[in-house]
Amino acid sequence: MEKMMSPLFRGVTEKELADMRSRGCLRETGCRKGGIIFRTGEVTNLLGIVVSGSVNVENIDLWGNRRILSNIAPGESFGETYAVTGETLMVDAAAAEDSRILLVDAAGIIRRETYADLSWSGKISRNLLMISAGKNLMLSSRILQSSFKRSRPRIMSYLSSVSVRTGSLAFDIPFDRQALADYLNLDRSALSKELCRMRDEGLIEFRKNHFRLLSQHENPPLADR
Amino acid sequence: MEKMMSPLFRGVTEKELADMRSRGCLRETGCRKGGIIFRTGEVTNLLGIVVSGSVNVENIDLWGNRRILSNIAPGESFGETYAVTGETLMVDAAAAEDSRILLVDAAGIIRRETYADLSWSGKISRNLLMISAGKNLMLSSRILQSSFKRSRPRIMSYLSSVSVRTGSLAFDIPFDRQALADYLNLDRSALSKELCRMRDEGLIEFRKNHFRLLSQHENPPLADR
DNA sequence: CTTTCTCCGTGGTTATGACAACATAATATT
DNA sequence: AATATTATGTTGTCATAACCACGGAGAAAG
Repeated sequence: MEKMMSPLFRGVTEKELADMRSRGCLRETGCRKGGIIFRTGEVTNLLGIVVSGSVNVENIDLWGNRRILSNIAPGESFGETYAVTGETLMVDAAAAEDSRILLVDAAGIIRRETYADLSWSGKISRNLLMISAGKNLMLSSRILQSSFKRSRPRIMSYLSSVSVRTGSLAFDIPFDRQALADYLNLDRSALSKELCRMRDEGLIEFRKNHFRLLSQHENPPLADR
Repeated sequence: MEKMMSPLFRGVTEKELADMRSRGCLRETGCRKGGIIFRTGEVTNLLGIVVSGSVNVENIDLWGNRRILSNIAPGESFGETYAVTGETLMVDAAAAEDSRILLVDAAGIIRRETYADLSWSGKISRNLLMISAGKNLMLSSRILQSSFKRSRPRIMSYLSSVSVRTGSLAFDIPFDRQALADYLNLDRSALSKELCRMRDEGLIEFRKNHFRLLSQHENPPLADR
């Protein structure tokens, strides 16, 4: 199998991975852009790990309004909460682009006694806890971000967080305008307006989904220092 | 010790509890209303369980604006995410009223090998995973709730969720107006206005922090059926 | 009983973002 | 190349919630 570097398998050996696979705990699948991997209202035993592409966790209400809760990048996982608790999903997991997904029988690993004494069972459970806790942090900071009442702070705090994550002032975001609006709880045209206003004020540059944050400290000429 | 019915101790025997206590993994403390149990910027090994009273998990920004992420009721826990990951807190945990708190050395239990072979270690870890997953669900639905763009749906969906949780159309909420506004990301006076509008339209009744949801199907007189 | 303080409602003003409708650009399809 | 389709920007109108300031009710403190 390819080098599957997900936190879920931290500390798990190749041999153990092969054992998991042979017991049917792992299954890889492909998904075209827009395809639904998990659907609202279902119950799932499976957790998904994005191998390539990316996945949006989103909620569509009765009127067709979409809210994007998170975008799952390669190496990250989704659905673990529902697999572990057995709750019915209140979100869809939809491929944001053509993707490959590794499905893991998390419920089986956690719940059934079948695997309890196997060497990898404890490791996976422990890793699941770390992943769950990490997602908790993500959701918490997401709540804080989206609690800004005006649009600009929401946009800025989102762009800043991507900048920090990538370690660069120039980066691509995984959303088009509509998706970004659905992620930030803004109207698309309002988002577009505000982005252009920020561009005109010299805060940012962008083209399509590529953004650059511009420093506000106008650097004095070197001779001045 | 009193009957400590927290999900963290599900399946843990009295004897095991006593063992945990004797090893210094448990400590109970009191906290006056407004007291800070965990503070933004700190790192903690501890998780808190509310024995009595209640705790707000909240963030105060540089300008003194407060956002309440959640209210922790008796039997529920807080801080487990930070104890498990070792991340620095981005929130305060503040007593919403005079409270008693049980502090548990979660980081020690998860990380140190010291307890690895003790009978209760695995149970606690497993319970922690369930608690973390449950909190994930809570945060997710919180995000969906606060994504409503207008104030009334936010208010209604909050009141409905409390109604569902308590199983009654009449209930007390754990917030005063300012706190409810900080929870729903609304201005206090705007919240007050909207609540009164909803009252005038016959949707709800309230006095202080007691609320009653009114059915909108005007029941026809019995004779008509 | 009086004073103080906190909590809550109210009114008025204003900024802002939702919404609808359209224009233009970019991309995909044939 | 021509056409359809999707993505993004633009404009204008309108409803709404933020904000500020105040007054009253009720609780707590003296």
